[in-house]
Amino acid sequence: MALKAKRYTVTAALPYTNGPIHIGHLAGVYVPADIYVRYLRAQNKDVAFICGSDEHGVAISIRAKKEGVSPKEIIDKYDAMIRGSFQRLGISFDNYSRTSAQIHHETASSFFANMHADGKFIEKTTEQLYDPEAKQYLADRFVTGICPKCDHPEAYGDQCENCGSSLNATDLIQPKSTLSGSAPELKATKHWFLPLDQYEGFIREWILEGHKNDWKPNVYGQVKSWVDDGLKPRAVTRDLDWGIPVPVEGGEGKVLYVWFDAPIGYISSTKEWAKREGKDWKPYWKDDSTALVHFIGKDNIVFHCIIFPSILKTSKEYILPENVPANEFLNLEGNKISTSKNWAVWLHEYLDEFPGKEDVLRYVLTANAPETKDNDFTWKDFQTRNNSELVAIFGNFINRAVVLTHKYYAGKVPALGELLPQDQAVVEELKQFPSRVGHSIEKYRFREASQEMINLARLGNKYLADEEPWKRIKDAPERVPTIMHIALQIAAALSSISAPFLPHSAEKLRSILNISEPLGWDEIAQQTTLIPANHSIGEQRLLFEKIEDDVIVAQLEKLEATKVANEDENRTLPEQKELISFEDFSQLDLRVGTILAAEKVKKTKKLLQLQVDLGEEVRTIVSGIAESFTPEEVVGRKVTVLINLAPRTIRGVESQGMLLMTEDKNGKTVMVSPDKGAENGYPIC
RNA sequence: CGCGGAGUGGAGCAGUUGGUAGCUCGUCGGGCUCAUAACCCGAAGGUCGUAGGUUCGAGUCCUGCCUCCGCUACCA
Repeated sequence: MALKAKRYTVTAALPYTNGPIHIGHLAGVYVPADIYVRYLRAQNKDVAFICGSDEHGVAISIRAKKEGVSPKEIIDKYDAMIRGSFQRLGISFDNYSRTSAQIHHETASSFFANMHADGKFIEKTTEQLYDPEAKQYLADRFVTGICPKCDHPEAYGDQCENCGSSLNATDLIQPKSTLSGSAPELKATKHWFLPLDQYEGFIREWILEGHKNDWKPNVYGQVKSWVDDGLKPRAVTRDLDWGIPVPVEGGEGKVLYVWFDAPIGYISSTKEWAKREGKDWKPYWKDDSTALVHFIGKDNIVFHCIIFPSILKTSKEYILPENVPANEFLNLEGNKISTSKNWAVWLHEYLDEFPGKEDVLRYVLTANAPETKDNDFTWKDFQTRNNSELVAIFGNFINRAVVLTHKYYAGKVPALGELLPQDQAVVEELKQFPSRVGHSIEKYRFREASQEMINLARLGNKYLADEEPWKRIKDAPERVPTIMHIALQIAAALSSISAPFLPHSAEKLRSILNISEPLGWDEIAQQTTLIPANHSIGEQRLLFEKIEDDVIVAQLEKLEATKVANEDENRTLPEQKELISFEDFSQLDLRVGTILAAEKVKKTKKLLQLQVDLGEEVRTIVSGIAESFTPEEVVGRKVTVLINLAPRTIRGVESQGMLLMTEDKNGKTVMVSPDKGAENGYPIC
């Protein structure tokens, strides 16, 4: 096999501790990384499998403020949850650290200090908006104000949604902080920038020229688009109080930007591991004979392929990743997985609800992994893959072999006799599996690899079906020992070949076969006999269980229920607004109207362009109801129209009024319609 | 509208550098009965979104168009 490196440093993206782990994380990063690492270990490679919690960043400090607790409480809660569920699933990290650990603070600090000392940063002082009440600098999104271009009153700091122009927060007229509502002041603040533009040539040469063929197209394509756009200096520090303090003069009150410190967490975690194991961490990061592999999701490509390598490159000592096999995203039942919408299968819940089925989840996520494009996880597919692949093909083959061995030979492996051509063919094919599966794994094609593994069980089933030992025992009993011997060798091979994918089941299988130490893949590729004649196998047990429909239905109902519950929760009725006078009210000119015609506004999802009959005139009104109504069903409906609202052009169409609408709890728009008998154009008062 | 991804037999997906279209599930037929009603064999079913182009030859390269999905915007 073509594993050339002397040792491997394999990292899995650091999970962000503001929520639990869900199947999307697993399918994209942790399961493939674990398969890869377990495979390497099975080849007796020197591997460090490194991960940890990412515990800095503005999202955590905002969340802590909202919940009225300290950031530490947030990160402690999720760190414990995440590391516990990884362990139960069998993700075999050599070390799982956290970026709040002291060793990480030291490592990241010294990285920064060294780069600073070597002049790798540029310093820039800029004027930034500062919220004196909240006592913090405001990111662009946290500022609103009047757009200098179109006078829209609620433009964001980075962009005006009305005229579409992109803005600087400092351009806004009468800016307002969305945190406290107070008027922000301009304050000078100094930051350090990594001049990525200086590394453009390096990235171009290293990835665009050097890894054109061996990196995944999605990774290569994204890097290319970044580089082609031109890399720009990027701030490595922020004005925040949660994070690693900037360790140089002038850094008071500032922390390292989370994307700077997080990847360094891989190094800190490696150090932590080496210290505990009495090893030297340096070769794992600084020796050319080490292969560094980052497993990440597609959202992380730019950090792992451009920014972190540029940081590593500044020191000249560190090695660069050999590959960054980023996966796409996994959807759930057709919808995007969302933590905030609770649209997810949470790992800790799965583990509680499906005890002993850790491998089933691992398998399904591998067999349907989003390797080349976004994929969909459905419970139906979960059931099918379990029942027709794990149970019917893999588990059933093992069961057949074991039951027959107990029946005919009292649980002892019979001796191999003379090999007929068909036996020889199966034996030869069996020997190819280690390299077939290994080759796929080395190419990061885990889906393909998992199918090859199942094909090995298929080979076993076919062999039994072809040779029919249950018939031969009657008409040619001398054949049966050989047949069963070979079938058992296939079972034994499966106990090793399946181990990276299904570690718990592989162990169970070894115990069924009474194999104490895992078989080496080389052995499987070379030897005909893996468990010798007269070896006593263990008791027959089922490797996998069928999953019945009611279990799947329950999961679907649960998903639906949490979704609905969430919607309800998010739909608390707003409080009553301030009292207004009758004069205020009478300024609104509300009229009865009838929709005469409707068509979708091109290239929009939500907008309908309506012609509304208001008695003496017909007006064009653009309304955001296309997701709830088709143009056809809306024609002829009576509606309530606010006609003296200042006209506004939306998507190139001038809208001369507004329809009154409400929403039901599912977010579906409902019309507020006049009763029968109401006449077009008549005022509503 | 901008960016990204995708359109391959009923469903879900492979198709790596262009060379007669594959896999899993499902369906139908058959075999087998050791096995968790599981296993094995066979068949039906695709003009590879569409229109052009390059080529001896394109699912695979180029151009236009259509549709879908995600992010983003629009919701007066």
